[in-house]
Amino acid sequence: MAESDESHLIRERRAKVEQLRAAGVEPYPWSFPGRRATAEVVAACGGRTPGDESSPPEFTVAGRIRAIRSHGGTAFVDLDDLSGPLQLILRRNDLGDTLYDRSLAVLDPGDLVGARGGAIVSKRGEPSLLVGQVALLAKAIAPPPEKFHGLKDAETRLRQRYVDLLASDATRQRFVARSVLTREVRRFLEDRKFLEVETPTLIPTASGASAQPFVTHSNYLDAPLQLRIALELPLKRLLVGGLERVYEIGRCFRNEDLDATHAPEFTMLELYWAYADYTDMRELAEQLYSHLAQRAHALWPDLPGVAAAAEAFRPPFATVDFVRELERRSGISNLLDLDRAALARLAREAGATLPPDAGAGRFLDKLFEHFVEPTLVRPTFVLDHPVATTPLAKRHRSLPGRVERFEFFYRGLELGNAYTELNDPVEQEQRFVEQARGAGASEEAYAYDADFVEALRYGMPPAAGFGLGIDRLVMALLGVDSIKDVILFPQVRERA
RNA sequence: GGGCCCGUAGCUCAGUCGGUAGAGCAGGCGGCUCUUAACCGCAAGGUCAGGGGUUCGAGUCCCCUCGGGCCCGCCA
Repeated sequence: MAESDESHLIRERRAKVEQLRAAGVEPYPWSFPGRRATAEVVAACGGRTPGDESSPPEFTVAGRIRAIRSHGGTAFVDLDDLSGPLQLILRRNDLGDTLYDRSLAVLDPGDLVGARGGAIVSKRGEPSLLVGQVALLAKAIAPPPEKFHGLKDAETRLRQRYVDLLASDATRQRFVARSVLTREVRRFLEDRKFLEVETPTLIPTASGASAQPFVTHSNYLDAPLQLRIALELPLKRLLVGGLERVYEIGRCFRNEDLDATHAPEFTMLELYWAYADYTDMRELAEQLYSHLAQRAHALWPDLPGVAAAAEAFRPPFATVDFVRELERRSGISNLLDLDRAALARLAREAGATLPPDAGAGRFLDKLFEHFVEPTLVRPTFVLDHPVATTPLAKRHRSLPGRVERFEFFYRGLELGNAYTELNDPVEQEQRFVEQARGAGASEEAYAYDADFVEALRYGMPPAAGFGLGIDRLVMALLGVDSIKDVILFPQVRERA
C-alpha cells in the first residue's frame, strides 16, 4: 500500500532527523538571522576571476536544496530561494571532517538550509558561495519531484500546489507576477483618487449579474444566505452615499464548472466613478490596460506571451459597434427590429441551446458570442449594446434601443465591461421587472434588489462603472491559456 | 451533462502480438577535491488508479467506478 511505498523513502529521511537530534543538532531550529538573497551573492560575484578565492565578500543565505553533486572532498549544492539559484561549495578542508561528513550524510534535495561563506566564482565559472558554516533549517522528509523534469502531473500540480511551487520557478514567478500586477492595479486607481472599499460577500440575494449563486445558511439569523456573484450593487449604493470614486477587488462566486476561462470563485475588480460617463471610463480603461502591459513587459521581459501582450496593448484600441458588427459578421439585417421569437430561432441556428423562456437579451448575447467574439483578437472595445442585454445600464443618449456600454476583448476573451450607470429609480425598477419576466422560473436573471431601487430614490450621481476579472487580466498579460494556472488553489473534486 | 484521451516505483517515463515488471532521477552502501541533468560500481524499491469479466495466462482485451486533461454544452 501507499504507506509502505512511502515509508521506505520517508523512513530514511526520518532516521536522519533522529540522527541529528542524537548528535545534539536541532533539525527544525527557530530562526536564521542575517540572511541575504541568493541574487545578491550572484551579483557580488560579478567581475571576479574564476578560481580566485582571495578576500571574498561574506554572505549568509538560506533556501531549499535542489541538487547535490558530491565528489569526495568537495560537494556542490544547488540552493534556491525566491530570488534565484546559487551554488554552494562545501569542502572537507574548509569545514573539517565532522561537519563535512555529517552535512553530506544528512542533507537531501528538498531540505531547507542556511549557509555562510564567501562569494567567489568557481574554476568553471559558476557564481558560488564557498561555505564556512552550514546549518539545516528544516528537514524535508518527503522527497521533492525529480530535479530535471520537475513536477509534470497536472493533477498533483493542482491538488498540491505547494509542490508545484517549490519545484517550478515558472510557477513561482507566475504567482508573484499576479500579485505584483494586482498591486499595480491598486496603485493606478489610487493615483486617480479612487477609494478601495470592502462590501459583503454573504448576502440574502445575489444580484448584479446573471449567474447561479452558491447558497448557504446563517445559524444566527436562521435564514438562507447567498455568496455574491458581482460587486456592482453595493458599490453603487456608495455613490449614493457620496463616496464618488470607489473600487473593490474581491472574490465573487458563481455556481458553475471550472474550465479554461471560468472558475467558480474568481477575483473581480469593479470601480465606480461619479460624474463620469462610459467614454471617460473607456479612456481610463485604455490607460489601465496599456499601463499594466508595459509594466509586465518591463518586469518580466523573458516571460513568453508578455511581449506579445505589451505589443498588442498599445493605444488607441480598435472600437466596433455591437449591432453593426453583429449584423456584418452574421448577415442578419435590422437586428434591433427582430422580436424574441426571431432571435431565439437565429440563436438556435447558430448552435446555442438556451431555455425556451430565456429573454431576448440572452439570445443577442449568444449571437454575439458565436459570430463576433472569436474575431476579436486584437484589443477591441465593443460599444453600445442593445438595451435588452444590459439591465443596469443607462439608455444611450442618441441611439434608440441601445445602452451606453462597452466591453473589452483580447484574443476572443472578455476582459472588461463598463457602462454609464442607470440612476433613474423608476426605470431601474421597470428593468428589474422586465428581466424577471423575460427569464423563466428556471433561469437566472438579475435578481430584483428592492433596497437598491430605494437607494436610487435618494439620488445617485451620474456615473460610469467598470468591471474586470483579475484572473483573466493576468492570463492576458502573461500569455497564460488556462485560468487554473493563475489561481493558486483552484477547485478540485475531493478524492474518494 | 455529452464525446475523446490519460492514470505503471517518491518524480519523469518505457513496456512489442496477451506470456508473469523496466530505465533515468531521488533514496541506501562503496569510490571520487571544480561539478552543474556530475560520474563509476553494488544492492533495494511495484495493490500497473479501484472493482469485475474474458483467458491456461491480463499492465496489455472487455465492462463498471474514481480522479485528471482536452473539446462541446451550460455560465461572465
